[in-house]
Amino acid sequence: MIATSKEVKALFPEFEPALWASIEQEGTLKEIPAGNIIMRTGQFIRSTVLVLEGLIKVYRTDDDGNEFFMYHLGPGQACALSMTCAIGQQTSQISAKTSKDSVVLQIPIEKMDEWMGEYRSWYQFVVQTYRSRFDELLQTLDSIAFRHMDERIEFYLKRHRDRLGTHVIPVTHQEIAQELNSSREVISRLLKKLAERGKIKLSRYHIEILDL
Amino acid sequence: MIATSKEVKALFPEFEPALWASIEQEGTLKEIPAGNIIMRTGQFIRSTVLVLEGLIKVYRTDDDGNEFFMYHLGPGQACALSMTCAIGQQTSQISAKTSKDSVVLQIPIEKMDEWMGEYRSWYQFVVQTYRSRFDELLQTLDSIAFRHMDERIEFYLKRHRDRLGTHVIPVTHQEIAQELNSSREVISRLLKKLAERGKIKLSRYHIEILDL
DNA sequence: TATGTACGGTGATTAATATCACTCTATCAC
DNA sequence: GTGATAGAGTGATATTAATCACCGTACATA
Repeated sequence: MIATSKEVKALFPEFEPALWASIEQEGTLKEIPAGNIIMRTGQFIRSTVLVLEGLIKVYRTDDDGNEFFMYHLGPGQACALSMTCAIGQQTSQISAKTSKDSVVLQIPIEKMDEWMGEYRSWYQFVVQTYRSRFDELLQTLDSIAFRHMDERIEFYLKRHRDRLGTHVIPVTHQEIAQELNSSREVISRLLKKLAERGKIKLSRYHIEILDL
Repeated sequence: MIATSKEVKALFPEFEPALWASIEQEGTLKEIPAGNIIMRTGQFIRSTVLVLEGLIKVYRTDDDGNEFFMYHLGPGQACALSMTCAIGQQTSQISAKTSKDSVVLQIPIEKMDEWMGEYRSWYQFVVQTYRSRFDELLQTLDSIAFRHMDERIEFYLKRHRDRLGTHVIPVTHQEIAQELNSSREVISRLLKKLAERGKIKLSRYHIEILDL
């Protein structure tokens, strides 16, 4: 837990020392390999999650199993929805899965409430989390409401670049199609056009961003 | 203020008496006629709003001035975004306007923070507000991500019916088109099909819901 | 009464996206 | 090496939605 302790302090420097201690005491460390579903629509939520390492994809599913991409959670972030389920036993309306091997701290939902009153930095963190998730969701809404598919692909790639911190996005056309609720052929054709315009470089299994 | 006091207690019965008193003391009553913009994208937020009467439309605008409908706020509800702007002077990412003549209570943003620690019922209300706005936004996202325009119109009409508590929705085709980011002609044609299937009845200036 | 205007209907055309059918290729298991 | 499989390319076609052009009607008001 010593390594974790350092990580928590580095990732959440704004927390007060007493809160760091509480987190260490109450949090359960979980290592989750890439590709694992950690939350599913309709499930009851018993804990909230602080991300220490890795990357988590938050998405919405339809009846046909499409995984509509909403946003990512990275180190130093938390799931806003799991924080609002504290009151009453409410179920999740979203799903989440690890995009990379990840390390998270699970915090029992009861602590959420306790800490809200006890630690001002926790309160601020929660409010900030709500706000930034809401904003990201608005970004997603914008792109789908106002933009055509080619622009949506660009937005999708940019988001991934910023999150992954690399210009090479490891993703298949099929995956993009599912996450934007389109079809592989459409995505392939539009990607080709982006490549022709010199914005990206296509390869099997990954896409390199040249100039977006 | 006596009338207001009664209204607050009726609309927010879960608040503790001391909180009612604080609200009466700190809140500013505003009567806002229908059609007024009360929040605009990019504006700084200095107060949060409790709706006492009327109906408020919350929407997102694009560069061309389209007003993409997100959800409604009715009596007993509050704007979630204005509650998260407490920390740091952040600007609104959404717009809101009165759909009906409305009465609201403005609460200075500083009180938000104070009351969070002071009144448990306020804390619960805020969290509940975050959650339900987030859920409504997810509903909106779903309909636009997974549904065709005809289904989106049905969803739009249902929402309005439930909010207005009436089967006659006072709305023009042009308005629906703007709020779903489509065009009047498309909406007119799809409405006609819904009417042919006996689901609605069309009239100038309003739509009657028969069977949705 | 005349007239301007907002609402709404509709045909024709175009654009965007989805679907279908098929091919090619790299990789992996055997 | 052989075959199975997943990823990706592409032409043809269908569907959905957007756009353009125009008309009719109700209503307000000058």
